[in-house]
Amino acid sequence: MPGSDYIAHVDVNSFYASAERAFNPSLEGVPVVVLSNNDGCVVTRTAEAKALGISMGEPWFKLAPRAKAWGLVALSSNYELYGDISARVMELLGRYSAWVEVYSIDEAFLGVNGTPERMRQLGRTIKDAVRRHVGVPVCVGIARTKGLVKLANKLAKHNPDFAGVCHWESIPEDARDGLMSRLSVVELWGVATRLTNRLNAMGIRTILDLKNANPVMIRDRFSVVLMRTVMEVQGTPCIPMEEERVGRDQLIFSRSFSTPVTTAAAMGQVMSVYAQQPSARLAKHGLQAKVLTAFAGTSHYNQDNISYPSVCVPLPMPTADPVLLHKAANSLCERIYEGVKYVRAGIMVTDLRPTGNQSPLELFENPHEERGIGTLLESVSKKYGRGSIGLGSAGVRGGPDWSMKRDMLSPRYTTHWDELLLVKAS
DNA sequence: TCGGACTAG
DNA sequence: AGTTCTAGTCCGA
Repeated sequence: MPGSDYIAHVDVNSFYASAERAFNPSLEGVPVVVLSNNDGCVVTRTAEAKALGISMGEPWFKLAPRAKAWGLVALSSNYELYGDISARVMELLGRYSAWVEVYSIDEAFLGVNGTPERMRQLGRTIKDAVRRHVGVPVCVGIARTKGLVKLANKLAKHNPDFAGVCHWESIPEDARDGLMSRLSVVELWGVATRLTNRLNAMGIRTILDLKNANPVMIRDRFSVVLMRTVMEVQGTPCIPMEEERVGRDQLIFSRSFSTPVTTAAAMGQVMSVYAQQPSARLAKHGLQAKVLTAFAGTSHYNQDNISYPSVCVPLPMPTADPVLLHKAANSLCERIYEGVKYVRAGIMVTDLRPTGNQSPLELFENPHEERGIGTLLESVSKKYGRGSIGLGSAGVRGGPDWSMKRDMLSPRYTTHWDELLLVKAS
């Protein structure tokens, strides 16, 4: 990160809910939650929803009876909208630093420098620009290490004194220690419940306790990952800024069902629909897979008839071909017990490599790809909608009854002409 | 090299 | 009745 001694971390507040609010002002000031796939559990809460005591991961069916009394609005995940809003935020951030690492759908690290005053001003500029041009609220943390910058962002979010921008070194040193002595180690990046329990057992409870721990002892008793965390809160950078990752090591498509699947025949239907997703995603990234793993599972909450069948199939050649993937995934059916209630299934492709440099022999052995079936499937479903065409039993009419539930879906405001927001002037 | 443990978002 | 999904790193077998 040449020329940048500092890192700014920009993070959208309650991202999914804020993206919804950008197009639906009636959600402003109201408690809003966004639900996971299948409307299963809460994945995003606004400050108002948090204030009601709603926790992350809380199942919607437990919340639903109280929603009306609370004035709580629940929405299904609208990933198409969030993806587009995310792209707009990231594009905008690119104007403020030559070094942007997009870390997740709603977060980025930016290489920055300057005097404390100038960096605080830059933070405010970014915050205002994202709000004004994209319509979502962000907070900004600025420090020398990724560990501290994530902490600074958290302070900016929860402490109104910072007004959304926290430059760590602008805080006097004794006040920084005071803040760290009041925060549990769970608040740190990379520390969750398991590590917190183990650290607490050793008497390390606060971030300040951990900062004062010996990194070598931490490495020996825990791992190099936690040692790096300790050094980062001490102010020594250990986690470098990353280049954009070009390829993936693996690609997973997995979903829970709205209704359990109980027969091998139905699972075959699931596999034929599911296989088309990794196929399309591989093609999109110009990748081919050598190995496919198909899996299914019963509910974690149902203790009888537990079953987690899986098959790992070496593919005859590196491929993204839906026909070959479907055929491989279908072998999962042999592991399905009739009558057992499977609630989820998925397909994982691994050993990925870029398309091309195939030997002529492989091309000869791979007739489907040559005929462009994947591309054909994709263009037809693009034109006539998902489910309009499919391979094998995915092509059956009537529609499967196990597909995903999304009862509270908002429009795809920014990516589909027919779902554009209508504004009336009077 | 593989699978399990743990984590993030 | 019902409790997400994707992807990474590290570590021990």
